[in-house]
Amino acid sequence: MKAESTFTIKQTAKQTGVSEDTLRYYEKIALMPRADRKDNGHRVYRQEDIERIRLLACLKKTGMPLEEMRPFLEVSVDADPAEFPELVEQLRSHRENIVSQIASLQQVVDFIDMKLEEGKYRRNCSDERQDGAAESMMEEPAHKSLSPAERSYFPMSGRAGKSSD
Amino acid sequence: MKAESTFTIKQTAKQTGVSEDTLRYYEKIALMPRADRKDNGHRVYRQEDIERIRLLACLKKTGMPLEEMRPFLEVSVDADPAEFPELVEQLRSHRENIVSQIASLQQVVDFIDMKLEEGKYRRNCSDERQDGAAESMMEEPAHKSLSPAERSYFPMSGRAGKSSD
DNA sequence: CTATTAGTTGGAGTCGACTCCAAGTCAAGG
DNA sequence: CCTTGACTTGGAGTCGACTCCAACTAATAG
Repeated sequence: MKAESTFTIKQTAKQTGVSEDTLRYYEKIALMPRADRKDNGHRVYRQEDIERIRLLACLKKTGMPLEEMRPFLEVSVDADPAEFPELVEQLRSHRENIVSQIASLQQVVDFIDMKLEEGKYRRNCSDERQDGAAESMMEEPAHKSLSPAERSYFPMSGRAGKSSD
Repeated sequence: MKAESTFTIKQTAKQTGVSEDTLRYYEKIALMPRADRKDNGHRVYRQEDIERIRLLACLKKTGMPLEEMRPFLEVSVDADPAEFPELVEQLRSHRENIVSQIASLQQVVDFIDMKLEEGKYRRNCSDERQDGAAESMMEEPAHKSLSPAERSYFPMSGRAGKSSD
């Protein structure tokens, strides 16, 4: 029952896509708990560490500063968030941020789609679409109604506004 | 028809949420075209500049490095993307990035929701919810089916793994 | 005429997040 | 015993994105 597979720092880096240096750095700034060491002093990582690192990496992808990740680690470790009202508040407010970030991102996707569409219209026949990659997830952007206020973000000019000089 | 309202740098900063320093910085690194100056040398911004700044700000929210924003500005200015296949490719690939970023973000939202739910279960009665803010957009997270592979991101441990010392 | 306000410039400083390096340890191989 | 390889450490260096500063100018108010 204790077949707990463990990993070297190199394996861990490979698995998680986080560099060895960065792993040590995260430990240094206590974003990760001090990893156990083998007799020779080498770090050992277990599955739970890997998962924690993945969480960090995922949060980082969302642009969250490292310092703000701490509360997430706390809850992920303790798993009883209701005991720390401050933490819960932070989580809530982060949730808000993220939701609005998603909206921002969706806008950018829309913007790109629009530009791409525009291109298609202009040369809608013989466009040599040799794009091998980018086939999956390339369907509908799954629009979630953006607030109309937000919709006015982008310079759609160029459409009717070419006479702007 | 040429009531073109213009703005000072301060007004522009206020409108866009981008600081005056940053606006000058963006001009310095040519992320913005050199703004026109008044007789006294002060910058003047027009609506189209504001929109461009908003685009930058929006892209920045998505965590895009400034250098990578240039192609977006190009298309936004020229509006005929099909003429620049490289650009189109960049846009496509960025679209991919962003879509996967959205997935990451959605995962974090899920993670938070889960933790928040957990908290509710434990003290599902008398939780003194004095959160005045955070009322809008607080409903359903509008799940878009995450790929199952991605689903295995988070350390749900803490549930059964309290004996980890 | 001086003070204040709103801007200008070039350049220096800061901060977060790495990334790299030198010096050292340990285990295995020739 | 010496070398190679995988790791350790503390600390220095880098890079992107600002942010701040001193010195200056131009317009307005008292």
